[in-house]
Amino acid sequence: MNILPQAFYNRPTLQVAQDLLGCFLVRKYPFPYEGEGRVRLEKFKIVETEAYNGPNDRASHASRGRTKRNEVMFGSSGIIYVYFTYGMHYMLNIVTGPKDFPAAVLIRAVEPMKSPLDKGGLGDFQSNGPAKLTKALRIDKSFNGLPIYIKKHGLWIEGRDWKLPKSQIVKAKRIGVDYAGIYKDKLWRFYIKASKFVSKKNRAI
DNA sequence: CAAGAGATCATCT
DNA sequence: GATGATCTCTTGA
Repeated sequence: MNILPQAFYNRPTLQVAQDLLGCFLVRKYPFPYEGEGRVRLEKFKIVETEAYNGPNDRASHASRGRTKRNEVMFGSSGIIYVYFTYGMHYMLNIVTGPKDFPAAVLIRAVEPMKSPLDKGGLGDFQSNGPAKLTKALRIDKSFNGLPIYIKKHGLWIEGRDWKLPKSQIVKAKRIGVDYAGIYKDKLWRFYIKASKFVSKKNRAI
């Protein structure tokens, strides 16, 4: 298991967002239904990401300065940023770049590695959208501020040992950021061309 | 298929 | 007091 180290995230956001495609988001959590003390280990391939890149990016929470909500974006890289929105949804981000440069990668869609036939597993849930995947993986605000580069908190990312050809990476406009001026047209959303698990609004380029 | 509305509330102004 | 890094359902062409 090659867990991605903190240094992986301490690079330009646009680079990290693309390099995360094809890597594996892993979730480990107690699953008492299988017996006392049992845990489940679920693995998902990351197939879609978005970059939120610095203080000038008007689509980013960080564009209006530091607040209580977005302060982890200003911290060191490899830290989980989870926020709550639309009164019901959690969004999973990983902070990137150096300290005091507010940037993060939003994980928008993952592909379950588990058999859909495995009833009771996370594979039974839809994970092709940023809110759907946090629901499927049981990720909420309690993860906000925790490091993703250690296994301790039951959520980490493992690298891939194969190369993802550049031709397989699609660059597209980010979703739901029409208010962001010229930044709404930045091609800062990335997804794996061949994946059937990309979020639904994947066609706009 | 596309467009619009409703859900629902923490966070920000 | 307004809004949103979303999703699902309904309506209508």
